[in-house]
Amino acid sequence: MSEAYNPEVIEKKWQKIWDDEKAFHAPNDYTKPKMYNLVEFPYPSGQGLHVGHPRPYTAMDIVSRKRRMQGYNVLFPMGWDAFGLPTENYAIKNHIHPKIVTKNNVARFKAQLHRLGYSFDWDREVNTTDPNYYHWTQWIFLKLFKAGLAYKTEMPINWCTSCKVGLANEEVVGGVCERCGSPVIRKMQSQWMLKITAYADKLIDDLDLVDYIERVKIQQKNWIGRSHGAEVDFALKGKEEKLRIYTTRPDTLFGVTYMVLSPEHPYIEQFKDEIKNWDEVVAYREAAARKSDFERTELAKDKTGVCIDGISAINPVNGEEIPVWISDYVLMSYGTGAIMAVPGHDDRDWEFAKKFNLPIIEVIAGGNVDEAAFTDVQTGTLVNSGFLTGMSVEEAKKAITEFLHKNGLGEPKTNFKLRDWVFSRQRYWGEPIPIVKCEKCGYVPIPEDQLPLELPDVKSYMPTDTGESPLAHMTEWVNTTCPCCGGPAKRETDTMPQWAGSSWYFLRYIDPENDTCIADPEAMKYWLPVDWYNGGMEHTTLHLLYSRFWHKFLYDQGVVPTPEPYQKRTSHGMILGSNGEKMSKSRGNVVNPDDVVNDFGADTLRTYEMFIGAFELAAAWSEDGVKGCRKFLDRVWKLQDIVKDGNAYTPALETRIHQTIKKVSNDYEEMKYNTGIAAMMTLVNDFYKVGSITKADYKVLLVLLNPVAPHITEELWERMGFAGRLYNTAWPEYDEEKTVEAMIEVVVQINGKVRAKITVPKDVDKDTAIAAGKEAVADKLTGTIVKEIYVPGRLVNIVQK
RNA sequence: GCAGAUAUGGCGGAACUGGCAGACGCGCUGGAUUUAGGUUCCAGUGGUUAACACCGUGUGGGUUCGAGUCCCACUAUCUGCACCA
Repeated sequence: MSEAYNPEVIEKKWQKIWDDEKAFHAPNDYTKPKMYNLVEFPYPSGQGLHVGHPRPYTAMDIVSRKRRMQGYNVLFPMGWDAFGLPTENYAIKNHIHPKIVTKNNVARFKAQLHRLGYSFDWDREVNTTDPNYYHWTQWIFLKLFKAGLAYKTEMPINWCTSCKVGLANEEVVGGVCERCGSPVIRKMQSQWMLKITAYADKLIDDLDLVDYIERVKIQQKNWIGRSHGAEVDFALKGKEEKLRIYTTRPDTLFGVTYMVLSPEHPYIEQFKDEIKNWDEVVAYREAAARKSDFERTELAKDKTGVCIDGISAINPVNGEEIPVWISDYVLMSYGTGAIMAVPGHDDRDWEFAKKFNLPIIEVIAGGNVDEAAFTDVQTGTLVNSGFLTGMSVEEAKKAITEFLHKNGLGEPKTNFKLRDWVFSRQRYWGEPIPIVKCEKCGYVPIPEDQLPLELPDVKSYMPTDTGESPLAHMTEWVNTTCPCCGGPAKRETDTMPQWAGSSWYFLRYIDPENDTCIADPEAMKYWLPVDWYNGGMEHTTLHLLYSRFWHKFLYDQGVVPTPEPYQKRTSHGMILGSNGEKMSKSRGNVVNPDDVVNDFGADTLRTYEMFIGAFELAAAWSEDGVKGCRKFLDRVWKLQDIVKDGNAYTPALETRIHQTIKKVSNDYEEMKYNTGIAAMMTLVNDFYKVGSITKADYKVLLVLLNPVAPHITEELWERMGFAGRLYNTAWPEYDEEKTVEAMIEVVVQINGKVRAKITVPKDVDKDTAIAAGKEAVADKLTGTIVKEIYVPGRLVNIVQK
């Protein structure tokens, strides 16, 4: 009898051996086929590793280990996305420098990840808060600035009226400040912006070049929200100025019954003197300022608005005078901040019109506009629409756009929902923006040879009460000279958002120590693009899009060799608490991975997280499920006792072994880890049923299981006296011929209901199978046979009347 | 509100392109081993039924010899919504 399986001892032993042997170092050997596997690097939070982290990490570790065994030069790196709000808030509260908080958190995360036996190449570790790293984050910003893609503008921010600080959306709960409960308003603040909209078309179109799971592509496309429509000028009665609106439905122009301006629309201020109900308008505007865009559109069911008394517009196609309203369902950030309202054919306009008793005109026949807006663009026909009457929506769009263009009333316009990226944070713990402001020269970039611009030490990390960054207190740092004219200048005190460092980190892994460029171009040519990037669905529209944007920019600048950073993108589901809810301290359902490793071992945790359910779906934690996986590993361990010498598979197991190699090899590549593990469980069950196995049988199991449970399998490999290390053993092959039994079972149905089962040779022909099937159910064939179906290897179906 | 997804036993889940629903694991029941508990091993386990058989994949329709899978209309839940990461 072998001694008991003791993960605590063997896991430490093998982790040390792998470190000492640099087992998973990815050499820059450009002659080998490469595979670059990437997982999202964590934010090293104070809470330590969460059981959610190991799910994607183990998954990609499995792929990486398997591909190494198949001869690939695999790059599987890890690092730290360490700038961020929680660290800064912790530092403020506890008076510890964020640098120290970060250092401690990173050390803890690293130790926790190390215990899980991941095959990361730790020689390539990066940290976004390291000046040698953010040197290049700043360098990219300067490139963007010089290319005209970084600019400053006034943007609304959340402003706590009591703390007098800018707040992140997350810090605003129910319209009040999370810390003090005071009301939060929207205040205008000068902000650095990145022109991601300049890449909107490419970001959509180039999705055709990559292999992302479909829902990621769809979500990115919808987020960018490209729509084709027209901008139309409406005359304002008695004024020179025109009111320009954007619409995706210019075909409904004859159905406009009112106009709506966003509460922030500049015309409101401009025409102040003519607005008779000014007080009411201002009151409404102030109320709207207290709501976020999200709240404004969320409350869409209960529309609010005010009719501007004193201003009206003229419909350019029929000369009709129509009222102008303001309402918060129109956003200044989309289109022109003004819309033409067609209640007959737009749901939001319809609800608004119903509420305020505005007329509804039907211009597309096909529905009943008294009941609901008719929004179908496929079937309707234009009515009540002058020269458009009788056309389809498609035809009318074309005709009206041409008409508007010819008469100087408007033009076709492509719009995007995507907005430019607000790149400023009035915070300390971020990369300083390497710009100075000179009275004479304006915004001037710091010369590249002066990078990195290091974050200075400050005494207090609290933002100033003017809404500036804590860096604004550092007068000796802020006051500098202009690199352009040598005159007095002030440094930018805003820092970059956390997204900056994570937008290009995969490039730095390629050549993390390089201090003359982002990464060696030869090395980038070899390793890029990232072959497989797995991450959370929640990063689809921000991080993933931001990093694609930066990469595309760097490609246009000739810095990187590929137009897209990631060839393939997959996504994992969340791990929920045992009650099926998201894990959180307040719900008390948090599971600490350290406890699981202590109680059951890292291999058990890894196996369980892969077995828990379909990789892309959310799954609830179950302590009993963990135990089941430990039991499986115990059974694998104890197979030692029934192994006998032999270089061939046990004949009774041969088919099952070939089937399992095939199944597991495919499942790992398709991220169907749960069924792959189930297949190995079945194999182990079969091993015990047979009662004794050969070394060859056992060897296959150990290799297949190694990517999931690397420590126990490596230990057993050594104990069985197999040559070399398991981690660099070749992946097993299977023989397709041998995956199918000679005799197969086929179901016999009558009218689709199973009535019998027959056993036939695997390559039986249709007629023989049907004849055998009929014989098996002869006593039940009482009617007239109208159809006979044979699905090879599966079933015979006799249809009778 | 907009966008994306999901729904199968007591539980987690499986089911390739429409072909035996419930693989594998947990839990539970019974038995063996054990002084006992635990561990381990063996057998059983969707529901109704004495049985034959029938019913069963969120709800309601449809297509098909055959639907968890395809189509239409719903419902519920989860994720994201731009300063959390």
